[in-house]
Amino acid sequence: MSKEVRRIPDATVARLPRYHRALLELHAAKKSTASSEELAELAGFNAAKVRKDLSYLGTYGTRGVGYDVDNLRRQIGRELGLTESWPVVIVGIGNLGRALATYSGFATRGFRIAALLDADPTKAGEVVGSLAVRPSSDLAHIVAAEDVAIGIIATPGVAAQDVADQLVAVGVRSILNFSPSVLTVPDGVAVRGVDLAVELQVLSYYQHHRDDLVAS
Amino acid sequence: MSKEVRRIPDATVARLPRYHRALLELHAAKKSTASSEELAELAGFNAAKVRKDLSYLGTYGTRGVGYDVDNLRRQIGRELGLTESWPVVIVGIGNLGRALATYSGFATRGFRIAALLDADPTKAGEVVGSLAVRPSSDLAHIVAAEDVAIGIIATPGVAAQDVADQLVAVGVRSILNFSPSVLTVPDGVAVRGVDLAVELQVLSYYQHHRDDLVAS
DNA sequence: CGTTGCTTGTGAATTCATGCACAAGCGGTT
DNA sequence: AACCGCTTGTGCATGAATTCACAAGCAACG
Repeated sequence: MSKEVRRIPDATVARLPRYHRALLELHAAKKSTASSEELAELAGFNAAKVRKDLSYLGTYGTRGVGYDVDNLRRQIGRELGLTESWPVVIVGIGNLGRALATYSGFATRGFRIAALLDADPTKAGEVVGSLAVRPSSDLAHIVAAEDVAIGIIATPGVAAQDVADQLVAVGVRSILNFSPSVLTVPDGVAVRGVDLAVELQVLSYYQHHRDDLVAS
Repeated sequence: MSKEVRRIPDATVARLPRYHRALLELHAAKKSTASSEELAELAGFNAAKVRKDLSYLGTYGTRGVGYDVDNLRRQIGRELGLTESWPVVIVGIGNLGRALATYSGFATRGFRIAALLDADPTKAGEVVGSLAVRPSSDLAHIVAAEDVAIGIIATPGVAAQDVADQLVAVGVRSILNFSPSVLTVPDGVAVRGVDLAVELQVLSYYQHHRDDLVAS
């Protein structure tokens, strides 16, 4: 039955995108090979970790030489499922939604904005970036027509669970949640959350305890 | 010498803000006590983890009853250093910087935007939210005058390291980096990065491998 | 005042992640 | 064809985080 599933640790999965990006930089710099040391420097980890992480993907390095930049990038891209542009919808076109809609990093790194949606009907028709905002009622139609698999929630916290329910209902199975709310979703739906204030509060902790830590 | 430093694990520190927020919700809902079970539900973890995490702070629960909502929130706030509003500067007032500048979550959760800065002099004077954008050359003055400890970088990747160097030079020791670049900073400076595309790519991985995982 | 029901706090076991250290192996050079 | 310098891939040890499971302890009630 189970045919040799290569299981990649979560911690490694979370680092693969950074390697992918580092390899894009190396490609742009016309470097054809890179050592684990160089990759570590660019991605912000250490060389041992880089090698262990990459070893989960297979054997793509050459001893004495390093990794082939283009090939490794392709392999990581394949593993991440970035072989074609995933269509994503952004729900909630406030200040943050607008910023996400015009963020060029999505386009260059494997994603295509399929639609912008907002519950407020007065926003419908407004053009953000190169897309017009559409009413939430269009969600089902858009997801079906464009085979959207990923939804981004950029609404205020109170609306987030509603939006998540709608996304799940129309078949979206991966959600990136920028609201501070914790979402409840059925099994089989993946959620990642980015809470801007949480990140600042963690920094605040280390700032606040800097002196304790030094005197360990 | 070392006077009994309570060392809180990094993983726990990263969760404290979520407990803090959950307790804000409970407070708003006029609940005076909460069990680890309820907190787990609201924060999105499990009860055992909640209890272990909170135990690092001290003994603030009551067996048979739960935790006092207001007191626990105060304790976590104190631990996170949120007793007063930290002033932060935002550098890079593009779409993302604008969104951050107007994000109400910062104000309500312990932070105060002290200034908005942009390297582009034509942006100076433009009003975003309730603040006027100022030129980067004002950075040193602002940081000194307002005792700014935290900087947010919302520039494109190519400018990020420059900005980080400037922030460090004027004494900022905690940086939240929204650019996709990896920053190099001296010891003693804390950096956290949020790369929007990275989060999407991680989702892409799990979406792509959903079927493998089920057949484990 | 003893008993009952509930919930915390925490040792101990387990799982997961990191880092070290070195044999294995490739390419270039003599 | 043997050697040399360099870098990978990985077994092993260490460390961190999670989860389990239960004694300890509080409050309410009869």
